[in-house]
Amino acid sequence: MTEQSLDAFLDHLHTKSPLSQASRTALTRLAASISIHNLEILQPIGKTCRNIYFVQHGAARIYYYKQDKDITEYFAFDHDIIIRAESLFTGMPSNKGIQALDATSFIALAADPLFALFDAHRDIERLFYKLVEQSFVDTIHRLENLQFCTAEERYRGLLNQAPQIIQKIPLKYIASYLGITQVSLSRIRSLMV
Amino acid sequence: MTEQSLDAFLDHLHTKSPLSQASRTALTRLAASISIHNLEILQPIGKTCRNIYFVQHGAARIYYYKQDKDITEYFAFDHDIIIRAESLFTGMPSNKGIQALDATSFIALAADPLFALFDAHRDIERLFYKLVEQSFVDTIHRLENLQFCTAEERYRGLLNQAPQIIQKIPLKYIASYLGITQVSLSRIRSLMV
DNA sequence: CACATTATTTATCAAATGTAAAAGGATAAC
DNA sequence: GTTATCCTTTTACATTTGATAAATAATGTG
Repeated sequence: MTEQSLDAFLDHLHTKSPLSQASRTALTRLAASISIHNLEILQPIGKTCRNIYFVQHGAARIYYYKQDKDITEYFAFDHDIIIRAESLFTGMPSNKGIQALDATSFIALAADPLFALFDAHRDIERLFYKLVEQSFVDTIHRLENLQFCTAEERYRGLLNQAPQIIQKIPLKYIASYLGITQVSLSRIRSLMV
Repeated sequence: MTEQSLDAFLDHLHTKSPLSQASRTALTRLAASISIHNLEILQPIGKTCRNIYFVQHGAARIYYYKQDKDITEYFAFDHDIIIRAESLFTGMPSNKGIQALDATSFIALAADPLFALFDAHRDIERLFYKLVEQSFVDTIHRLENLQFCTAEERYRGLLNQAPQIIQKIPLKYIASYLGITQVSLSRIRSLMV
């Protein structure tokens, strides 16, 4: 990873919650960069989540299988965080995996060394929980969305919120993210203006 | 509030994340007890969420209106936390309210004084984020549930997870929590063994 | 207890979505 | 360029769910 791209990443984090120079240095020591190809698996299903990832450039998804059906739970684009929180916070193996949906570079922070910094670097702890808060709020909004919006409303909402999604992401992944089949999504698209 | 019930509450919190005696004392000074009747509103729709509540004894729900339809987003029973996180963490007014579904006593912690304790009482900050983590994980599980389980599966899941719910909570609230109409829930129940 | 109110169930029909299979399109591999 | 593979759309039909209204049951109030 170039110094420069890591600096840009830390600048981005700094906008979420302020980081001291010492904390930046500590995070620099921890951060690793990983680049993988389109469709390659960053984390396989079944492993306990012990990393916090950020998409540096590209696209990725969290996915799992329900009765042989491939379901996308989350999309991440440039700068987005990727954590399988239900595994990271419980220590249980995750039934979810992480897959690139494009040639993608990630920044990885190993969870245990990161958590070990919390005692000495309170700003890092606060940054981390600021990111968790944001993910939590996003998840609540998705829940409301699934609870009482129609499939078409959900699709329109997604287009609105992440217009780039339609350019790069195969529809089959989008359909399961919206909680519908691809046939149904295709139908909705054909009926939309 | 009796000393005893507050102590029991703090003991409960302590099992989530350890609290020093000094932190228990600080929380004791903050904690208020509120008792309201069945169906009474604890927090109205439209106010920004500046409190963290716990159900001491009883039942409550978070609800909102979507196109005049009353939707239950969350149920809380004894010991459960109630926060409208999307308001608490963003400072935006909440479009959700909190209502008792039984004669219910709550413990209330005002958010700002609570957050002000974080600097001096790191264990309180960590406890709070432990509770947030748990709520986040619960929300992720509900999301998975809504994303690709049938209405009947969701109903069975809820019965399994919170059997007491069926005793005290009117079906109309349960239906919207599951993302279906009461008619549909009634139909599902009649077809179940 | 009788009444009014609210909650739940049932019935009917319409709309939305799922399933399966086939037909086109696009893309990648050779 | 041709073939093979994967992705998307379309079609037909079955199932689920929603909307509305009416009937029944349960609850609260005087």
